[in-house]
Amino acid sequence: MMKLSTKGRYGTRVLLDLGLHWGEGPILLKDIARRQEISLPYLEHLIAPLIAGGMVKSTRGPRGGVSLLKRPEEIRLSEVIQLLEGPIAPVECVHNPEAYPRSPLCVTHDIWDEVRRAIDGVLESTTLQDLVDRQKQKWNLEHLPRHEKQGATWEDA
Amino acid sequence: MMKLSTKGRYGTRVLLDLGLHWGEGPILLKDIARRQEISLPYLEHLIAPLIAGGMVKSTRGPRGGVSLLKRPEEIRLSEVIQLLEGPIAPVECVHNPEAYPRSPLCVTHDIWDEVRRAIDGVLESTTLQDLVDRQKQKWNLEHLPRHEKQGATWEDA
DNA sequence: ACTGTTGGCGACCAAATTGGTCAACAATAG
DNA sequence: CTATTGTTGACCAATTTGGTCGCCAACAGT
Repeated sequence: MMKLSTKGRYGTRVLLDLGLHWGEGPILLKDIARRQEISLPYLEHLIAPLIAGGMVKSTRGPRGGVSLLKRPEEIRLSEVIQLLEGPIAPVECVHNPEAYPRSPLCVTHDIWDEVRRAIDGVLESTTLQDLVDRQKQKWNLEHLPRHEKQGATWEDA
Repeated sequence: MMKLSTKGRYGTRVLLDLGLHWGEGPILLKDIARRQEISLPYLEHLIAPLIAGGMVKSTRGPRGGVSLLKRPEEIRLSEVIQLLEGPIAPVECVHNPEAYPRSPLCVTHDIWDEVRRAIDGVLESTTLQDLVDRQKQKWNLEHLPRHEKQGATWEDA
């Protein structure tokens, strides 16, 4: 239960990758796919909602690729997850109040909404830049300057 | 994403129902099914993990039914969800650290763990008695003494 | 011991979601 | 015009979800 699908997980990693390469112009999907160990065909689908949501810009043709449309510090994780996975709510009626006119009478509803706010609190207060900073810090702590390396942000989460 | 399945939602309502009838001896599954609008065959499956987890006791035969094995104030929502839906974690590697030896190196892991803790904080601090109290209070505010009524805790969450 | 009541459990099922692949198409730099 | 790169939609297998059904186990009352 309460699992993030690969959409959310992979998508976050894709944006982290773009954040780490911020300012370098369009990044090839192929390179992102290799670094993040996501199949290219699947990545193409992952990137679509990010483009539709105005978070990422794409350029076709030679020297094309994708790049962030906003600065990393302007991108909140809550927006990312919202785009990739839809509304963050443990149950339907929390997000969809009109459809359930009697939900104010139900206590379980209140609890699920508290849970939703707790989740949202974390995601709302974390920006892509935070992730980038943390990642760089981790690499520094290891005394491994992986930022230069290509296969940099492999991981399982 | 991040949706609670019906297992968690229905199960919570089942326990709330048992909490509201605390002290009345075994409650018929049939009655719970009617009040909570859950099909009896499905309810039987919902109740199984609660019994296995030692939260609920069942009595077969005439005058049988199910009843809480612990007092409502001793039952935390976190235990309930744990039993019904398994570990609360937005991604696998947060709950399963050994399987992912490199996860400490990955920043997204850290964030998902923060989310997990946020969720857990809410569920850990809420007991079944809290739900019961809130439900009774809601009924009082409506000036409708529904506690006597049978179809008491219908809702959509 | 028999009988009716009530829960336990496993088989089975349809629909939705997840996690992809593949092939054809569109845009663009050189 | 061509090679490169992203876009889109069709398609697919596996898993999860949300159940139903039928038979079995246990127990109270007689």
